[in-house]
Amino acid sequence: VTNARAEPKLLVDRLRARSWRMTVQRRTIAEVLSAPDIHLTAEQVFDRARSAVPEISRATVYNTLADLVSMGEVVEVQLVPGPTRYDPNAGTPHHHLVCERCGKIVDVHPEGLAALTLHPEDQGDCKIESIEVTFRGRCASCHE
Amino acid sequence: VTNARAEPKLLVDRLRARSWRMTVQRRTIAEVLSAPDIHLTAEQVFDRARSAVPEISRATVYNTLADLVSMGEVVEVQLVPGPTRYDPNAGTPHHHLVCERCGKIVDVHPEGLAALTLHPEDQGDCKIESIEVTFRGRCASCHE
DNA sequence: TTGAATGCAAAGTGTTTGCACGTGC
DNA sequence: GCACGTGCAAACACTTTGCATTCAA
Repeated sequence: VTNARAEPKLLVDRLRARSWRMTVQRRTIAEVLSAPDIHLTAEQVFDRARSAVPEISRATVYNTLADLVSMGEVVEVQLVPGPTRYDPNAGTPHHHLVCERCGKIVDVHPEGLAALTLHPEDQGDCKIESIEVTFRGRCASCHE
Repeated sequence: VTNARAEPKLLVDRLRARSWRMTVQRRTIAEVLSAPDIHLTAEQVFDRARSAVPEISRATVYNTLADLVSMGEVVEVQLVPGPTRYDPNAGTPHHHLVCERCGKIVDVHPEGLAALTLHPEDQGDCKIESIEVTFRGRCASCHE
């Protein structure tokens, strides 16, 4: 059987579907961001894109990442000290597990989210739109 | 009746108890950080400290904040774009509620944390040490 | 007295911007 | 063709660092 609902396509295809003006640079960046479960810094995106398109500039990387973020195709995450990381897995809601020693970040899908609530006095008149959970610990390779 | 257990004292007192070398600058910064439910940037700490001690320098503020963080008396948070914020409420475990429009951050104590777990396949061989929850929404003053 | 904290200024990261040139649609 | 994306370099925002001076213990 085939899926009744359309699967989220590749990032590049989603961008074309939005009739987002496509250039070699933008396509390359989108391809870099199509690897699974990555959380790259702008500099890492730049390096990877540059190995395919040597004349690409940092400015274009930053501009493009900002565009993707404001389109909601990519999410900025600040889970580790250092530069902002870009999470392209925006179509699939997920949370993160971070190794406190090596800084590795992996996507996770926790259980029990529905039971997470705020006390009314904490919530005040605030309307909650999203909840973000970060698990921190030591990954397998970082146990002493 | 008095508390059987010693209450967490003021930050300044906790620092003295550690026999941390006290100076006018450090005491002033600790006092700035003693206000409840604050999440100041380094610059804001600098400004407030400077109104009491005009000759204090940014370097001292950054040095002192880094010291407090490595002592575990203050926690760095990155919940909003912009500079790092410093949360002095390190003695009392808590989570955060962030207004997506105005950026206001308040401390909260959610229910249902115990039920939050990772699927074994997500967790792998990682030992979880802490969980951090961020609620995002619009505060009362930011409803359109 | 003495090792540690401070202030200053310079340097280091990470990110944004202005503008002339190039290019997808 | 023209609006918009790009590259470059300069500017900007935030933070760290080296060193001479000052100070808490």
